[in-house]
Amino acid sequence: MQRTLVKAAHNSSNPMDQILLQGWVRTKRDAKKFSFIELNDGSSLKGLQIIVDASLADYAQVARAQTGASVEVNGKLVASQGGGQKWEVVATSFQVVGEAESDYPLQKKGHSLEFLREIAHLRPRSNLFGAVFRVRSRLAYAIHQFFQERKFCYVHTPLITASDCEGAGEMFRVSTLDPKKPPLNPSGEVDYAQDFFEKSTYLTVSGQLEGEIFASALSNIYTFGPTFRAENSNTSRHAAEFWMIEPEVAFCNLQGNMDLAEEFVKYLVRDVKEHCADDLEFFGKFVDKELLTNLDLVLEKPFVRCSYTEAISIIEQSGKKWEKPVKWGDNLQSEHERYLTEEHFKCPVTIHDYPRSLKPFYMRVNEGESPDRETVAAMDLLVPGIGEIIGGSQREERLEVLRENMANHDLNEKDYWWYVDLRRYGSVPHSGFGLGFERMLMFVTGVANIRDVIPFARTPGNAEF
RNA sequence: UGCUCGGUAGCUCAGUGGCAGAGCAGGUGACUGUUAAUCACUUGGUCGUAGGUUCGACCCCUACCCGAGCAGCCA
Repeated sequence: MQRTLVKAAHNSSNPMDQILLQGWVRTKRDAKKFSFIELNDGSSLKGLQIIVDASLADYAQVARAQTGASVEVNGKLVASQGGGQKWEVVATSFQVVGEAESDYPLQKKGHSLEFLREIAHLRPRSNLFGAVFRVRSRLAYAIHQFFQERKFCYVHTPLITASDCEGAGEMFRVSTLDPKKPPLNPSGEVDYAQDFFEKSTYLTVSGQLEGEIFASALSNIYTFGPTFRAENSNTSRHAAEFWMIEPEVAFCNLQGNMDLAEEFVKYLVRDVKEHCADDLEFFGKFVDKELLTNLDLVLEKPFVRCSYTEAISIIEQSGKKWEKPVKWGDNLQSEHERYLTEEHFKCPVTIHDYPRSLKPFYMRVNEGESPDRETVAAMDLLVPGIGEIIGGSQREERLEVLRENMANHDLNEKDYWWYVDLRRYGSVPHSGFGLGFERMLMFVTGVANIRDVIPFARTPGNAEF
């Protein structure tokens, strides 16, 4: 007898004489002559109601089938006599596979997200987290589908890297040296020449530089993998380990880059809406009442595009009182980004052409601007509720300008010799961006904390599971 | 890392300078085609930790630990 998933049972168009279900008990309601058991196997938000009649030989098993227990049920799929569901299962046999002890922490009532984080080994069995991780899986699939449909090549960039990718914050060191007595060089510092890779190595903060190499050969590529930042960030939208999607496109300028980003985000929203409708409806009910309306809005309207310079004057003319006032040349603060996307435009906004001094060495310097207001072809996509979800740019393809940038940023050309080489051999204009996978997932689910869209979140002081 | 708020039963929370509380979960029983079922009874506590003030501290003070929100950094 083959197992039927709860989702398939719900979708059945006919009653079934025989059905085998396996899963976990969500709740049990005992009557005198029978018991109702709600069984969930993670295949869908909705559980399936099982009726176990007291006359059944296995009825004694029901007493052991407490919330959280795993069970195996054979029975008939029949039209439900009660309201609330189309189908239910009348058991012909009922076995408890694994009992749940009475201190099973997941109850029928609501739990705080903070508490559920502490029981990350059990929270996937809750409605909310089951839904989150089903959507996470679909979103990952949709990402590959989007790029594969467009003939982008999936590139696996290294997780261990020697390049201290500029501007991306603190890195986790990768070393096999004995931390108690590491070898020292003559000047008394740790001698990483004796380390595993014979140089300092770190977990990657971005696959972009390697992505550019492959775009300079295969034209359209994307990466999709884990990324690590050792920043001591304690916010609802930062994690030490997260997944990032980084497309890189040869013969593409900033306009094309912004077009791709917008098409991409809309594609993902549309795909999840289509394939995770039940889960999204749940988020709309219990997480964010506006979610479905907001997602529709994303699909309907073109994203606003606004230059950094325009953004600054909008903020200046807003008449609002800012904690930190901005002038041209300053970084936009969270409060400003929130104002732009949530209040002023009320939709996703792409801010482009930022001051050169604010951005990393690899971004392309715009031509024909006054020397005190130089900009680079950078873009950030901001969405309501989360802020920056995409950061990208056209890359500097001109050898001399790149060298000048590196000098301005105190970078040693020798450390990036292969990156510079790309500008010496068949250099092309090219562009790319990074999309934070978890931030996108927060956006489509309405879940407000990044720790709640990662199965086992790594944040400062937290790596329990 | 800075600022702010919080930590009381398995969970969600109330509480007052003077006997430690409720709902849910667990247990027992009743009842009912139930839907977070219902009703009665019932088990369950180092009040984050360590000091201090006080006749007396869950409550007031100090330090520390942990969590959350916001900010910075970014995706």
